[in-house]
Amino acid sequence: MRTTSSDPIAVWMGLMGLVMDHKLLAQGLLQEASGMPWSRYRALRRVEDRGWSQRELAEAMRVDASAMSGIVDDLVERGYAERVTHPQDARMKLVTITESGRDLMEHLRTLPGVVPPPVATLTHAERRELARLVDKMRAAAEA
Amino acid sequence: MRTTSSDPIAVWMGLMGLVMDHKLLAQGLLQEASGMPWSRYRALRRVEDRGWSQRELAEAMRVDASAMSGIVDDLVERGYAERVTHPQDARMKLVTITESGRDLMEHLRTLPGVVPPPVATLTHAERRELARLVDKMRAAAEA
DNA sequence: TATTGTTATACTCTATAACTATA
DNA sequence: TATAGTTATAGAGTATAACAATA
Repeated sequence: MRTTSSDPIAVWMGLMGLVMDHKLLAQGLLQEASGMPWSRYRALRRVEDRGWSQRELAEAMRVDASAMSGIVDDLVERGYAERVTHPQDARMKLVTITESGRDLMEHLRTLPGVVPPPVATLTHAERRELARLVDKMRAAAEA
Repeated sequence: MRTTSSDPIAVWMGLMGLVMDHKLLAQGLLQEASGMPWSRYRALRRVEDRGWSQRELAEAMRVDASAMSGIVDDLVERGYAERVTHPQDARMKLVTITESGRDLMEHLRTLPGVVPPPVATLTHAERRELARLVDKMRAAAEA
């Protein structure tokens, strides 16, 4: 039974390990279920709700615009997303999800291990406390 | 002011963002300070205390043995680590840190931003609570 | 035979720089 | 001029497979 001490470095390592391990697991499951690399899932998840410009997507994913082009190219080739010129500003491309893309996301949600993440095993009160701590750390990190 | 809701997915995304952002920041600072990629730092940090076999290192870093060879190659070339045949089992190579490697790690510790991580901004009680939550999530993730 | 490590190769992810098209 | 996106290229990180050396 692992016990993380309250030493800042130890706590941070525990946190990184938790996040990285889950990401590795999710990546593996995604690859198995869809043959798709992780970056595609990250992008597709965002365009589920509404159309995003590639610029918006790139900023949200903290990825360069050139990398974003490749990711969207691939999603379009796979038939999970569409890329259309923005009606108001022809410089922009709007990325939207297709029916096939929705089906895929729906399917992925049924896979155990990816969603819910480890956080879901906490109680509601614990999640609220964790959210508060994350907010505090983010605020400090951004300052 | 960002406020993470207690929805499991939202909390998890906040946690991932925090970890990934800090990793990006640390990577940049490391590159600037030493010209070294992140994987070298990860390995060097582990061999600070004692010699590790490459197999041990690979498992701890969750990296393939072939990738580990390249990482150690580079650390040896830079003069931060040494690779010697294990005295008891000639199949193994023991990776140890050099004086130059110790100096580098000592220097990196003085850089603001890398260490201490965001966790250090929490109070002692908050860190203990965070450590408890991380342990609980890890236990669930491993089950 | 099993284990440790190496080499060759390939794929993912990312950024930089130079480019095109549009505002 | 400034912004959105594309293309070419390069470096980091990783895994797979075939291999050599040692147990």
